[in-house]
Order: sequence, then structure tokens, then C-alpha cells
Amino acid sequence: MLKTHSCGDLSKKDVGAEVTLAGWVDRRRDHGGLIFIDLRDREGLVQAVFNPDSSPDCHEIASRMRSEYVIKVSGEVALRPKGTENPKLPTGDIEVIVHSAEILNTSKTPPFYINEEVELEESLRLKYRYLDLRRARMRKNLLLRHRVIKFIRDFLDDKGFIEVETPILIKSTPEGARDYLVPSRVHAGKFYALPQSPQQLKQLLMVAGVEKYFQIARCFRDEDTRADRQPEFTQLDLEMSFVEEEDILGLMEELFTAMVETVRPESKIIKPFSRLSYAEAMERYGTDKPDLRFGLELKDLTDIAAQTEFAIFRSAIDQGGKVRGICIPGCGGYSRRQLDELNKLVQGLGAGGLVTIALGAGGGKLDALTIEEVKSVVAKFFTIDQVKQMGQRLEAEKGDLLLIVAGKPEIVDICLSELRQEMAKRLELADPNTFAFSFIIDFPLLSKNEETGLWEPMHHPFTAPREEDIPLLDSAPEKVRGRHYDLVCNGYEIAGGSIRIHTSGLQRKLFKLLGYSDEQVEERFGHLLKAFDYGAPPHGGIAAGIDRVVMLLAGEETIREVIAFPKNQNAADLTFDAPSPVSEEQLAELHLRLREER
RNA sequence: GGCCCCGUGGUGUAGCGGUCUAACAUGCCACCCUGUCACGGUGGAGAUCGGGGGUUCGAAUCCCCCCGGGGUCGCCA
Repeated sequence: MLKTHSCGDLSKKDVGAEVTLAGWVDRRRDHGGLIFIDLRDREGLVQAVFNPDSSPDCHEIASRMRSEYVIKVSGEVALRPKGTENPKLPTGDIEVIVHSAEILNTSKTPPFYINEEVELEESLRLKYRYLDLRRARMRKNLLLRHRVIKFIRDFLDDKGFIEVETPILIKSTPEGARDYLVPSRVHAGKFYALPQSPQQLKQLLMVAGVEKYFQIARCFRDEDTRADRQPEFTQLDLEMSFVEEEDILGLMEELFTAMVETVRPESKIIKPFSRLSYAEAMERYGTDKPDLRFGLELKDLTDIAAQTEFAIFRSAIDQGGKVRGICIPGCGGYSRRQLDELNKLVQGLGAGGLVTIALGAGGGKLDALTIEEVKSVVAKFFTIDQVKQMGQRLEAEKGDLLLIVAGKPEIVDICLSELRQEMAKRLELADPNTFAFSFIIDFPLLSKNEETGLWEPMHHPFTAPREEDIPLLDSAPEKVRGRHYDLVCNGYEIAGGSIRIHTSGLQRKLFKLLGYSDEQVEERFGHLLKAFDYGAPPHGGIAAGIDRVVMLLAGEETIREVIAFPKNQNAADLTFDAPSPVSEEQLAELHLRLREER
């Protein structure tokens, strides 16, 4: 090793010790005589002192050092002179008096600050990711990610799980997300697909008798990116035999509770995890991944709206739509401009518009509200009683702001859910230091695709229906409840799983209901069905999005901040400039010819 | 594919029709400085304002198209 200690590990206890350190020049302070160098390595910073009187050679070398130069120094750890300690630095009580110095490598001036926290254009960071990762924030995130994964491995190992690797080159199954395809050289015209998740593989491992499996698994989905979605991402994939819902939920609750308490001991976690049915989540929050750190619950106003003279409400209801709203406390004084912003938000989500009703400016009981105090561009269509009824339903007081959306149920839900999130952000209602986990349960097994008229799985086609609902598969598929569960936290879906179907008969029945022909079933799922015929145990599991979990724990807003080398919004790697063209020879070997695109 | 936001010295911002020959901070370079720690001081270099077209007597500024980046809807079994 070129070093005996890490910079950030030094402390008073090392005073008097002779140390050799190596790292990067974080900052240089040249006093003409004395030169101070803040030397940085992975563990932190320490001040190195170069004195021209005692070590003129070193001083000369130090005068040539610049930011991000890689250097090696030897010297004695000393207490700083009284009054020159730096309480802002963990190593601020000490310094290293250098008597031997070497420049191991020079550095160009970096394209951005390594030693300061500045918001940068992300494309620049990604282009120079290796420099970006030197910054304290990224170093911290990488370390946190490591600790989370280490924690998971230790925890599950302790519970008797074994980690099994599954193939990255596997078979395309066209349902679900778009596959990433890999052409085969050996088999002309055939392709592997990268796994969207190891779902079927882990079920085969259950048939294999593994009983308790997990994997930190890379997954690939060729779909558009989001702040919390990347083309490739990492899941904690987990499956157990001989379990029921409670076994998996209990395990997850224990895992996540212990994880948060270990890696973020200063944060608050709401225990026990709450549980919401899918229906209740949609009813109260308009989404199946609500942020439960604050209220602002949605209420249905359809019955009241139907009584009003407001044509937009009435026509929405006539067309099978609904009218719902939320109450924003204390925002009755919102400006025209602020209301316009909210209106734009819902219009961007497909709603015709947003009805805002300001219930006066001051506080006080709703009963005291007068029609003169009500501020709304559509106030003339409502009686004061109707306004009060809506206010009452929304548990409003004077001074509050009602936000109401009418239209197709899905649109209304998504608009109000987004408004709820937006207003919570503006009013800072969500404590960033709290983790509000919740299990979402009782999902319908199927949902009808309005365009194709076909039944589609809510989760995936391997999810078991509730035993008592199986007869409904023939008569009323929409009423069948799936044995599916999600884990959400602070507005993000961080895990989803289910008890699976483990008999080929029921699995075939499901496939049939989903509209697959016998040939398709055989071609795509024959391996799984065949396996089920050889003593498949009842089993179930869950998959958690590691990137999202680490993002939440790190307090970051995108998963790119917790991935070492993420893709950008266009699924490109800016460090490598991937994807990139390949040679004609490479294509020929793979039996490929590029199409002319118009 | 749709919608919204952003693009000005290396970096981060200001400027939003004329005095912009583009400002500020920081970084960079040189010199001075022996206890600083976002060291300090003096001086200097560094941007045809993402690209193209248009409007105008005049465009960083207004309009259109394109490119790049971000957010989001669709999509994500």
C-alpha cells in the first residue's frame, strides 16, 4: 500500500504517529510561506502542512500541487497549535506535518467543483461521472447503497435464505414491458432477452426445492425513463415456499424496519406498517402508492355536484364520470397566478380544468361563511349551502381552498393525487425524515383493457387468485381478488409481490382467460407449466426496487443519484456514449442487417 | 407520440428590444503573503449568449424550426 492510514480516519489518538497518506488535493491554501493542503481520500479530509523552513523540498513540491492532483505525503500527526483548530472538520484538531511529498499524478482543472456542493447540469455530471462520484454527496450515496445491500444479504442469510444467480441471457416473453433483445451468433435469426425480472426463474427454484431464495438482481425493461425508473435497475428478488401472505408481509416489515433503523438511525419510522386495501387507497388518495406522511384526503362530491347548476359537473356525471375534491388548509388567499398553476397541472394530466373555491381569507367555522366570502370563478353556479356541503364533506374551515375535479374517474383520481402531492410539497407537509411504509393489499386480479377488451393481469399472470374467488374466474373475472401485495413508502411503490399459482391446471386457466392460445402458452410458458407438474410447492414472494429504497433513504429525488453509472432520460450512458453503432462485421456475425428507417 | 420547464466565459447565475464593447460570484493563470481552512491581496486571460432561419434600423432578449438536457402523461406483465 502506498498509504498507512486514511485521511479521514486520523484523530487525536494518532498524535505523534508517523503516517503516509495518499489521496487527492481537495484544496490548497498557499500563504507564500506555509502551504496548507486539504488532502482527501474516501474516508475524509485532513490538513497537511508544508513548512519551507523545516522541509524546503516538500514546500517546493507543494507549490506545484493543484486541485485534484494525486499526491502522497509522509509526516507526523500533530495537534494543531492552540486556536487554529477547525471544529467544522472531523479531523480539525490535528494536522500532518509533511516531511516527504510526492506528486503521483497531475490533474487538469476539473470541469466542475469536486469540493463544493453546487447544482450542476446533470448531463455534465454524467459525462464526467467518475469526477461526479468523487463528490461527497455521491460518495455518501454509494456507501449507503452498499450498506443497504449488505444489510439485506446479512438479514436474509440469517433467516435461512440463499442467494442464487439466474441468467441474464434468457427468453423473450412479449407480454409486460418491452424486452431488451440480444441477437444470437450461434442461432441465426434467434434472440435472447434480458430479464425484466427473474420471476419465472425464481418460481422454478421453488420447484427445485430451494425453499428460501433471494437475489440482488439486475432487471431490464425497454420502456421510457422517469425520475424513479431506469432501463436497467436492481431488485431485491425473493421467493419462499410453503408461505402465505402474512409470512411475506411480516418478513418485509421486519426487514425494512431493521434496515431503516440500521442505516438511518436518526429517522422516524411509523410502526407497525399500515395496511390499505387497493380500493381504500384509491378512494382516499386516488393512487395505489399514497404518501401517508400527511392527510389531504380525497372526498367524493358527486352527489352534491349533481345538485348544482354547474353544467360541467352535470355533464361529467351524466357521462359516467365523478366529481371529487381535496381541501387545502389555509390557502384561501391563493392568488390568481397560483390557482392558474394548479389549473395547468390538472390540464396537463388530461382534465378539462380545475374548480377552485376559496372559502374566505381568515379562519373560523364553516357555518359562518357568507356567499360574499366565497371566491371562485364559478361561484355563481353554487348556492352557499352547496358550497358549505362541499366544504363540510372535505372537513374545511374558513380560509381553506377547495380543489375540485370532474370527469372520467381515472383522470379525476390522477389529478387529485398529483394536486395532493403538489400541495404537500408547497406546504411542506411531508417530513423528509419520516418513513411511512404501508402495505397495499386486496388488489383485483385482473383489469380490463378498454382498447382491446381483453382481461389483463393487474400484476402478472402468475399471481394466485383468492381461493374463494376462483369460481368467479368463469362468471365475473372483475370481482376476483388477487393474492397480490405492494409495499409503498412516502409515495413510491418500493416492492410488489404475490402468492403464486403453483398448479398447471389453474395456471393454464388463467392464461386462457388472458386470451392466450394453447400454442402461445406452450411456446412461452411450457417450461413453467411442465415444472408445475413435478411437485411444485405452494410459494410466493416479492421484489423490491433497491434503487428506489436507497433513493428514499438518501433523501434524493431521482434514482440516478444512487446509481453509479445511470442512463439519462434517453436511455443513453453519457460516460461511455452508449449505445453506439457497431461494425458491419459484428452485424454480419449476428446475422443482422439494419433496416432503412424513414 | 403529447404537454411543461431549461440551455449566457470552465462552473453557477444576472441581463429579457438599443448605453451588452455582455455583468457578478467562483474557478483558472501570474505575482505578493508563515496559521489558513470557502485563506487574503493585486493584476490578467477567458463567452460571437445551444444551432439555424425569421421579425426589426437594431436581437442574448421577440417569433419559427432543429439539437441537447430535465419533469411528466401515455408506456412500465
